[in-house]
Amino acid sequence: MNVFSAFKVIVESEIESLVTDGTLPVGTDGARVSVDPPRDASHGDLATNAAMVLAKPAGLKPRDLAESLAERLRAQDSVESVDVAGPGFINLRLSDEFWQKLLVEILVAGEAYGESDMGQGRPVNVEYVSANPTGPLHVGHARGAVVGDVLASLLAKAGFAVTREYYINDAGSQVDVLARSAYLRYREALGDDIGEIPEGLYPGDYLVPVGKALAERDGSKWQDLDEAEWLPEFRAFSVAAMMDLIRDDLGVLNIRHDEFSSERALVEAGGVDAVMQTLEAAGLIYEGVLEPPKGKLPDDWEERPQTLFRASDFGDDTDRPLKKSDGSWTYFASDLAYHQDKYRRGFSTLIDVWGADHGGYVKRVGAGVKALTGGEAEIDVKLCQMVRLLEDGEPAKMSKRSGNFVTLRDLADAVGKDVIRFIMLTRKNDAPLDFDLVKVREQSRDNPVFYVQYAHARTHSVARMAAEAFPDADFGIEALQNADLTRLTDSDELALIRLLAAWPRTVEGAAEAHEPHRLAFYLYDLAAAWAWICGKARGEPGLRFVVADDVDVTRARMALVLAVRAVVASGLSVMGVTPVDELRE
RNA sequence: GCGCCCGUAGCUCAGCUGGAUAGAGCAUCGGCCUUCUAAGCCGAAUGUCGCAGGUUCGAAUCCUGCCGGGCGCGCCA
Repeated sequence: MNVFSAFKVIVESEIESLVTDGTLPVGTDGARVSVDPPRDASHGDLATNAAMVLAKPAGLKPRDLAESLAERLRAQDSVESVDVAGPGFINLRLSDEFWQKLLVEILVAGEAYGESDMGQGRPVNVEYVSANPTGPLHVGHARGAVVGDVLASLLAKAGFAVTREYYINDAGSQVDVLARSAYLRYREALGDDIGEIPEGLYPGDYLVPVGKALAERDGSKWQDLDEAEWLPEFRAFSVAAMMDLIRDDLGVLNIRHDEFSSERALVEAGGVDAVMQTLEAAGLIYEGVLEPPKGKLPDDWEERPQTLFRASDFGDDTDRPLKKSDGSWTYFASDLAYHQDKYRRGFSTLIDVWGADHGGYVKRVGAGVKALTGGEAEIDVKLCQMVRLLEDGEPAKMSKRSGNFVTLRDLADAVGKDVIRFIMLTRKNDAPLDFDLVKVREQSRDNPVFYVQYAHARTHSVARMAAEAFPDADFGIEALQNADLTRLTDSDELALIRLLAAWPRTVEGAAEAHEPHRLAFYLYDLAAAWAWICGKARGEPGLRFVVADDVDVTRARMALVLAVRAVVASGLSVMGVTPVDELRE
């Protein structure tokens, strides 16, 4: 249960009552009413702006209306007190008993705590990575991969029916380059001296096994043929090989897509023709001449009529070409077809995760989606900014085994999957991210991966101590649900429960905003609150979780400890990070 | 020239879709190891939220215009 949305329902029903008894006019619109945690915990547990939002249209003074509403809210069971403050905030304080009982709910839910039916099973398509199938993934791809994957898990947790999708750009000229590069490696495997890899082809040694495999399978059958004869076969074979490579790379991060959509297959199935018909019928295509691009004018710019899509009717800056001069479709044309295809497969919420260098493309695709779906579908493009690899503050000098970039695999070998997954979420996607290979291995408070893992490990450590102190007691989840939770009376214990109770709200808010990084920040805050409680008992031994002569208070506190563990585990599981039970050198 | 993103403490960044006295970490200064991990905890200090207008009961948040930084602009993908 999300405490805040639960109380919003209560506030709304009390507003209804005020309409019924004539305090508020009929037709009062509660859309802007919200129930939030107050900024300052001393104000209470929940705050609502209802009176401030509703007073003006009703011709009332905010504080008067707040008093009327407060009076009604005081009658609620779990409400301890209600205050009206400032310009008309209504602050609610809930009873200790309410929070103590909430712990049971967390223990029962376990790792599933925070799941929500907000999405009501609505389908969402999250497309991420979609790197060109021309080589291994690099560090930049890793960020998009994690952001997309965790966003997908987050949406699933919030009750959406999520499809994780990878768009394979296997129709452009870059895959012809790939095929030619592979052909060279094929000849090399047959014993030809290929010398230096020519400019314009892919030099990476990851194509060596591809050439070798083709030589083993087909022998010299392609060796003396013209390019036109071998190109299609080499293209198909090497794209498949690259996709295997990419899937392996993603597997290192434990990322798996549900759908791999091939651009080539889409084009061959007539997807682009279909989308052109749709646009043609809607009168959104015309032959015209575009202004030359501003800034640096390309060397080979020539003004000529083109087939254009009226993107500017849908919020784009200019209309966009659909055909190249050789008559083939532009990338944009097949991308339109692809997004229409997603819509036709039943998705009206589309999320694309791209690198920031594609930023100039967002409006264009947005315009296309609007035009093709009559505004029925929404697309949200998450742009991921650069990842800067550092070593102790200096630009990293990692080995670069495959071409001139650091691969995802190099990074995973250096720091591991869990560190990559966590660190990639320690910034919002549209801010650049510094990834410090030294810092992420430090065991200190300014390394969030460690700090959160340490919190989880420490709950296990406490449980071991409790078991040692009371060998006959049962501190299992089920037994703890029946613990006497009224023994949890310390203000910091109750504050910790309140923070745990904010987890479902965090999940829903992050899912709504498509912002997976919020999970990492919440977990860090939770780890800090937990560390505080652990440290506090050092000064006040009576507050220890394990109290040697009092099994009942120990049991109550173990319920709190296991609830902390459940929420940390819940969060890490959405992030795809494996929680550790122990953390020692 | 145009578009997108960013600008918050000395540094790196959060800020819950417009709420109350703007928060963390690092760095600085000070305190805490006879028992649940000192790999840690606590306290102190630190701000014209880039600037100027506007909308609002209320703006770091929304709008407009500037300033500064990043990314991008083409029949590439």
